[in-house]
Amino acid sequence: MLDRRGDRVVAVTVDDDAVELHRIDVAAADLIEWMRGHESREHPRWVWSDTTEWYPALLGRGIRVERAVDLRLCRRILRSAEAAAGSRLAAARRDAWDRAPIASAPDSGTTLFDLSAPAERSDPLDELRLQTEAVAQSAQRGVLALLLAAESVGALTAAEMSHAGLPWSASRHDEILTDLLGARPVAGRPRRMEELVVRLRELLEAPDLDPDSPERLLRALQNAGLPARSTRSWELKEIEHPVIAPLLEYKKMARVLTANGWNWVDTWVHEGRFRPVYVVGGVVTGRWASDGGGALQLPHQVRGAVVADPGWKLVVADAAQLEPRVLAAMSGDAAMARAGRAHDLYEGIVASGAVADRSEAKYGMLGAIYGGTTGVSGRVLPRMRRAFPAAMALVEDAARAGERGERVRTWLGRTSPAGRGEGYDETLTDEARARARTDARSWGRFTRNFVVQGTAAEWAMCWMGALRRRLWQLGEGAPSIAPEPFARRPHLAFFLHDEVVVHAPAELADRVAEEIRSAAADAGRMLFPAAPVEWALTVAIVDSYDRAK
DNA sequence: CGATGTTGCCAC
DNA sequence: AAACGTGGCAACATCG
Repeated sequence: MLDRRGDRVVAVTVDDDAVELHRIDVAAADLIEWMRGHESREHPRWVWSDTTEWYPALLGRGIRVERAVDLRLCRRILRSAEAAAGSRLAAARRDAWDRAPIASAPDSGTTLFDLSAPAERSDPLDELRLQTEAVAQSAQRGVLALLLAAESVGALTAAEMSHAGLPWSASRHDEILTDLLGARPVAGRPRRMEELVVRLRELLEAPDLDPDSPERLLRALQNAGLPARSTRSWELKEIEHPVIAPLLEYKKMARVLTANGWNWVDTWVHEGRFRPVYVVGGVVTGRWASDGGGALQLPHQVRGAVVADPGWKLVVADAAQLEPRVLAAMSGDAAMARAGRAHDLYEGIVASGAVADRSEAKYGMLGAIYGGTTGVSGRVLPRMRRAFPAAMALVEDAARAGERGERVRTWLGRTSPAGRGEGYDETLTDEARARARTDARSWGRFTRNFVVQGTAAEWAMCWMGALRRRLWQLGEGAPSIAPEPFARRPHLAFFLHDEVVVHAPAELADRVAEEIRSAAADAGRMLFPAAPVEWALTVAIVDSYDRAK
């Protein structure tokens, strides 16, 4: 357990019950070499306040650690977990440990200890003890411990991916943009967009139309006699008029230009790498969020700019229909597990006879998970309920619990925030009662989705943790070029909820693909040892990201 | 002029 | 297929 105290670091060796065995004091300046020695000899399980605070600088000095507990992340999970509700930790007052992570730019450099204002926190050893005790006393200690381990290894992986970066060809990106929009303008719009604006102005007889302003665009559409109620693309698509096609084309271009155009490359791509900042556990459900660069929204249009280094490949893997499979495993729904024997679970549902075609299966399934009530998903719901009673009961129970104001849990025990249920209050007006009911339903859709999305995030975290270890072993023997731990080794380069991109030396790509499949099986066994669910993957070995699937 | 709210669209 | 879950982000509009 490492604790920074000014220009010194206290290192305490503790046992599994967080009892102190040994303590030394290291000068911050010597810490790197001290840690390097311990890491190479014994792969200790480091314990530190916050991976975002410690790890980027260590990676910058060439230190990759096998294991590390992230106290801040673990506290957040435990504080809200119902399974640890009776603990001293749950009862403790809010303090600095509950605060947001210390922001760290990726590769913020090699300065480990000159952050001017470290957060005031209690002794991390006290915090570790509180957490250890909370887990030990819980009736759910097995799954909680797995959740904390998965979250902590996720934090390591996130920092490593930011460090390694996603290989990005700025010149290829420029070609994509130039093909689509015209050459990069010095000022104003690219040529092809400007041409479209001229056409839009003619077609709408609005000589000073600015299509970038939704308000003015809407007025121009209405002045031209179109029945537009907003400028949303999916609404405009319903209107028959010669201006619609070029307008939709313009909106597509404008989106690419503003979100992932030349300015984006200038800001986010350096030395051939895009280095996003991942926010581990940044979403209530436990999914990751990202901070800056829109890493989790990379449009398919620009993925062609993600190009492996010469002599390297990208191995891209996607967990096929992960959420339905997770639901099948959680609920023990044998019929749904059987449908998942098909590589495509939706085709499996069609084959089961429950629905007529793949699109009905897909929207019925998504409707069940999201709480859809209208359209196709509403229509096939009764048939889904008959065909997959256990799975449907699980999500509908979660929805009703949310409507009553109760909290719900993922498979590993992450607990949803407290919501307000629909309390009956006869003093309310009819209108207020109706609103309360609408709010309760809406919260029920959230809790319905929480259990599945959150458990899928846990599966993905276990998958990635297992894969991280396997990739490191696969790279053993490769001469490492200090201070770059991943310079010669296959490594994770990108993660997107249920999808990973590994950057790998070409001669190892086939073995990487095998490890990805083995890691998925590992994750399935970790979470659902007995479930007869297949964890289907789509794996592609490619030179650029757009060639996958 | 910056802060805040709204709109619309990208990802899963 | 309609507008049902989780997010981030850029641009425009408005406010103080």
